[in-house]
Amino acid sequence: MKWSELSDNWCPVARTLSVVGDRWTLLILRDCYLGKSKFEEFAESSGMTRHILAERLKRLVEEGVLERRLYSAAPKRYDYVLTEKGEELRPALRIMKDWGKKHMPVRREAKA
Amino acid sequence: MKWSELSDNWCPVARTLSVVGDRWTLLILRDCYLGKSKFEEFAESSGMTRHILAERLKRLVEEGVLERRLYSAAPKRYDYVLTEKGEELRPALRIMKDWGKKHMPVRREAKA
DNA sequence: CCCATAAAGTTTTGTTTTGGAACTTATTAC
DNA sequence: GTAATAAGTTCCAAAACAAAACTTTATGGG
Repeated sequence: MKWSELSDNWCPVARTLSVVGDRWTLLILRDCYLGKSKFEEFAESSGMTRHILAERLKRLVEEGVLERRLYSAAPKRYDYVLTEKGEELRPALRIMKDWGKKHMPVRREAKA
Repeated sequence: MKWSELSDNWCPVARTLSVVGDRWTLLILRDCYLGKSKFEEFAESSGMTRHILAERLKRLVEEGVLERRLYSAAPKRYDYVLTEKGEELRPALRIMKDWGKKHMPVRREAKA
């Protein structure tokens, strides 16, 4: 079975993961919770490639987790803000933050 | 940057995701929380291929989230049970379950 | 003994996704 | 008119994934 077929799974956890359960996606949400909203901010903060970032943002917008917002008319610039639906995943990230602090110590320094 | 380099990120969320933030992994934990422990149970329940399942289980054991346990001496059979570290992610899955129920309605029937 | 079944993987082959880097477009500031 | 900025897009090679068959070890039935 392909991962992309999870969206109609009987299990609500699986359906949730069909939106946020792949590489990088939850890191975009982390940045949103930290107040970031711009493409360049996500790219730099997360370390993911622009290629993947663009694809993930598109999907998060399609799924109603983020909203694409025109923040500058000329030149035309868009950024991404959390919807209420997106906000409601924040507690899950909070748990992952605490879990990481407790169980995943940093072994050596990294840049990003 | 590669996803596999997240494990030493400054951000605890990123470090957590370096263990559970890829395709399928959290679905294995869901099955564990539902009481499943055997390779065949995970394979059937989640719909992932045996190939990927084997790789994910190995990593979860390496990271101390699951424990590989001999449950039959002859023939030698192993299953996988949650450690305390693994148990402590359960609240995150609970939030994802509620979120899926609320925000991700099933559009058509699926088997798995 | 011989064959089928069971469980936990491993291997193989082909397709899809990801990573890295360069390129595009529109507009402002110098 | 030239460089800088921001938000992408495009290209190619490398890595991950999907599907299916195969392996190993042992049990139970005829």
